[in-house]
Amino acid sequence: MSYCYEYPRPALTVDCVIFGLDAGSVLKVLLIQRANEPYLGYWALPGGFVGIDEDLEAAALRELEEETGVRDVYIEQFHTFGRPDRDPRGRVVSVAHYALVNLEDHPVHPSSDARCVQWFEIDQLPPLAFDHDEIMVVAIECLRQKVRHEPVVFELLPAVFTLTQLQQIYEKVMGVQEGFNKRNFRSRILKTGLLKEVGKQEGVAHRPAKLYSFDKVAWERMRRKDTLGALRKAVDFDI
Amino acid sequence: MSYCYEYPRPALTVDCVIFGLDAGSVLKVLLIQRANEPYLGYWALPGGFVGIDEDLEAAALRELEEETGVRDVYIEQFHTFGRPDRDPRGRVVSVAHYALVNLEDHPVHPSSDARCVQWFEIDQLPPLAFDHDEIMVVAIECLRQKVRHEPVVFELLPAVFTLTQLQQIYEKVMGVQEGFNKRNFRSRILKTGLLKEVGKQEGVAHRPAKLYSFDKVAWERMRRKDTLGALRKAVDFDI
DNA sequence: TCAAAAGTGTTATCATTACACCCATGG
DNA sequence: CCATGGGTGTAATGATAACACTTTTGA
Repeated sequence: MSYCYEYPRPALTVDCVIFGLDAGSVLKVLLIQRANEPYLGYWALPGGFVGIDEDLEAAALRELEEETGVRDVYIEQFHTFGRPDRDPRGRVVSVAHYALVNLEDHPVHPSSDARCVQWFEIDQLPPLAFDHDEIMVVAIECLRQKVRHEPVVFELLPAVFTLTQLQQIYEKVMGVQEGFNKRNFRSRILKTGLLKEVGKQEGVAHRPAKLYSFDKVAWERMRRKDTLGALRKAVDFDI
Repeated sequence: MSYCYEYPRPALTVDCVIFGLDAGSVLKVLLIQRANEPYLGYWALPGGFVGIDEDLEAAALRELEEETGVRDVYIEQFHTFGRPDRDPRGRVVSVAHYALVNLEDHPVHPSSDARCVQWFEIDQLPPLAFDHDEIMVVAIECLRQKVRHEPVVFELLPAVFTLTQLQQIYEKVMGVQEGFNKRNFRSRILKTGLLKEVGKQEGVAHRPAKLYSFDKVAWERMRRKDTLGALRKAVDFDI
């Protein structure tokens, strides 16, 4: 069976940059190892072709699950990469997405289709296939941008977390080296009104931290009330 | 001649949301009137198919010039629209761009290929073809976002402008109704160090305004010095 | 009683807001 | 001399930054 058109058409794919936070608060990215030419053996972003009647986001979620077993995650399109020479096999345009997952709730099925799947720290990446290094750079930039304006970091955390964990993610994602000031971070983040206190740690060999969860309802209320403007003042996540 | 593939492929297009500022500081968008079905007679964003070896941005610029005569402008991809039913003729995925032009330097050739081309105020748009209303909404949102972090409004202005003009654009683009406070706006914008004083108005029937131009060099220095962080403090265009 | 991480209050500085009047020009 | 839009200074308030010590727990 073949499909014919009057003019040539680029192939259309989706790629996913999956950010995950592991137990030690290390920010990682999920890559798969290529089992075919070109770039055989190289690590690459999970991704693949968009079905002819498939929404772009649906395609990204499908590929994600097929190739890594990760499902039911926050995902967002961030840029479309279309340099004519980005794939040696021919013209391929890729709509890139990033996904945010927390490693505890979303275990990887290491090789749903027999490929290696592995988490890499974002500052210790191997060389990537195609233009995936470039995609990665843009993804990190876009994520940083996003994090400053919307409370998406919570997608990386377990449902319940400590302020120290939260601060560490912000530091990781923003890529700052000499962390934020602990007290200032805390007062700011609490002032947003988006955190609910939900208990205390138990069984730790030091003073137990308070546990918090993200208050989705408060966030929805906030963004509804004030689509543009006053919201910014209250909560622009300029940490 | 026809081009055949093993799997069906969506068609790939680019669409352009062209923002322009006219003499009276009114923010407008350039639309063309469709001369074919579907949506015959409706207004639509200029756009068209991506050549098989053509970069996405190049395609956007080419379509822009072919359909409206506008050339040599600031352009930027902002989102890719791919709902399976967005075009009744079949699957068409469109990489949307916005362009910023100033109407004085970029006159429109009203119908480079015999179609009507017209500027519309952004809050008085006619019903648009396809999902172009949705694209428009997203474009405005993205532009707002952009304007807050980078000095792109200058692309809308003539090379030399007054602070009043500058303030008006910010107000238009941000969509605020009771404008910014004049004094506060001025001190902030001057504090960024991105404006050069280049003269005074002449021949106006009131106190002549100082004229400014955007200091590209200073901006480049700034963004180079400090890719992340301190820049934000100095110049986050949170007006 | 020690080690480990959590937690907290206050002050100095800076940025933001809010306010109303005078200035320069052409007609 | 008037109409028009351009320009400015200052005080009150709120946000941010910088600072080091005490608390709670398990081992």
